[in-house]
Amino acid sequence: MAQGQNRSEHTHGLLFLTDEQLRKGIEAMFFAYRGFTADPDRILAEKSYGRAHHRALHFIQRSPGTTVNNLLATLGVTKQSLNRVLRTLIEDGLVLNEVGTKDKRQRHLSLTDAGRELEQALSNAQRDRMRSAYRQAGAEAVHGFCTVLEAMMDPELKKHYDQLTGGETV
Amino acid sequence: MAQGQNRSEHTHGLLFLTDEQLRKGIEAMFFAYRGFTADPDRILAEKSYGRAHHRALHFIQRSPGTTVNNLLATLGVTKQSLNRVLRTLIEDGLVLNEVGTKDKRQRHLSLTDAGRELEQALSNAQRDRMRSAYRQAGAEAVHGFCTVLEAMMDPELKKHYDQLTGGETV
DNA sequence: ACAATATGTCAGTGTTGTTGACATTCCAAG
DNA sequence: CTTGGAATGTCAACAACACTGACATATTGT
Repeated sequence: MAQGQNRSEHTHGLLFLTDEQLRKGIEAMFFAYRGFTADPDRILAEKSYGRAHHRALHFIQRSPGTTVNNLLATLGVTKQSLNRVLRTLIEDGLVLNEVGTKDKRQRHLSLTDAGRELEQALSNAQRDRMRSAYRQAGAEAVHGFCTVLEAMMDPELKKHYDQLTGGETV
Repeated sequence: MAQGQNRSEHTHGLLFLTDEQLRKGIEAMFFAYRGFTADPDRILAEKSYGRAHHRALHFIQRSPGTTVNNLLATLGVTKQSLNRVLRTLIEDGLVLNEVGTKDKRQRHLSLTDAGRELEQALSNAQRDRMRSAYRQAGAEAVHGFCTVLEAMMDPELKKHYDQLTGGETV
């Protein structure tokens, strides 16, 4: 609506996408992702954790009581890889690991107070940048941003995303 | 820009920038980035290259004749890290390394025919997914997508992005 | 002549991913 | 009740890719 120039490509609803435009989107993803991770990375470096720890904390916070298998599928890594990270978080008292009541094979993961504190610090840093970007870009742009990102996901990963977010687009 | 009023978001639930919406954007970035890299990764695995090789090929293709220092700044890694990748690409005959004419300290990097071929294969795979996502989302969404991504970049990185893309938004 | 620049290289380290193998515990079906 | 499979944890080895620090070489500019 508020889009000044309607190019002829847009009139038919079918976009004519030049390689140049696509390449630009690719580079935007590359550079933006570095910004996306830069702020939490600084905090993590102080505590000698890495991005993998951040991701685990994030998704445990997002689904408290989740099982290891569920987290594994969400993160898309091997159990050995996740276990290494999870072990340090449990040892450091940031994550709780409780035997399932219904199925005692399962372990339910949740954050301790200390875990919530770190997760909050990381999330706040990341959200600050997102908020600033959203405000610069405007509500409509944000809607488009999420729409394109969702269309880029693998269907398998999109399922996890929809499950977490409830499916509605911002 | 077209953002209307400040709707005092945090007081009511139904607003522009709730933590929930920001968190959703964060997760969208996470899941989308995996999709973004999935297709080239498959090709790279066959040739036993990694993402670092892809990035180098991409930006050399984008700026043929670029210098090592320039590429270093664009990629944002150390010279030791880049050199490891660059050396294998040169040895494998994908990248040319030519002594500068004006300044003989500099090395100008460019792709050989074989390098262009691999870069094309990687780019095509990545562009196919971008194209599909763009088409699903529509022109307006694509515009918003790029706008938000650009607002997320660190200013330092944004300079490189603008230099490569010419500055105009898609 | 000398300092700074651009590049290349060696060695070591850390995070995060992988595969393969194996043990334990527990649920569920025959 | 036994047995197969699922969920989890762990050990070992390995690879990609980032980092730091140190050092070498050629070249440029003052």
